[in-house]
Amino acid sequence: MDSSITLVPMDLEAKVEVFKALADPYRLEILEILSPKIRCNCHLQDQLNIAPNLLSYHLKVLREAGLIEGSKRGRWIDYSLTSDAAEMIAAALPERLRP
Amino acid sequence: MDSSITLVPMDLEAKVEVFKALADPYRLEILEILSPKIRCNCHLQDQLNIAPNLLSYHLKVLREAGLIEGSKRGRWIDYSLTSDAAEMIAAALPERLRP
DNA sequence: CGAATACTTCAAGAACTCTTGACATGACGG
DNA sequence: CCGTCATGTCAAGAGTTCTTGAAGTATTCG
Repeated sequence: MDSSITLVPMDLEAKVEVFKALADPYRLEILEILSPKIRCNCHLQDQLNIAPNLLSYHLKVLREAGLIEGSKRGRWIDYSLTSDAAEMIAAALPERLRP
Repeated sequence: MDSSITLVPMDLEAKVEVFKALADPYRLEILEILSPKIRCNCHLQDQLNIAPNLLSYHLKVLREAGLIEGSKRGRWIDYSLTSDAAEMIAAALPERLRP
């Protein structure tokens, strides 16, 4: 019933890490692809048309920033946005810039 | 009367530019200082304790990303967030990540 | 005017990030 | 098992971005 969200405070370096993760065209596309749906790594690769090791690198940056998580399914890994990705971004933004 | 906002579409490179601008500790601090108030360049300099030419460089990055604007007042420049900074950030974020 | 102040620009180097190719791991299927 | 497929790691180089110091432009003040 309370629509205002209490944001967990983040330190400056953690905020910067979130925006660095967002500041790359491949990574932004990955997040856009994952935005509506969980997708396996292989699907991302088809969509982005990128070397597998490069995709792996960008997924790692997003994982380390806490924005996505992977879950293993046999030979594949399904990636999805983390449940608190949106909240982290909100917490990283200066107050007046939170949409 | 309509609380939902219609976001202006941005191309990928423009989105990346916004996040690159946010992805630096000095620039994030500048935005936090400007978040409640318009402040002159000199005030930012006292708060950040940074070389004047370096501050100038970071302000330029933020200006070019469209997040802040400066208005000259004699020898000083007052900086403030642009009126559409928050909207630009929202438009740059993948749908499910908009806070 | 000339000095001082507020800020910007430039060029060079340091530091970081991205991309590549080569190799490693681990799961499944034959 | 052995090969293959999906993915990951590593090291080196290319490319960007940040930082520094020195010089440049405006504006005010004496």
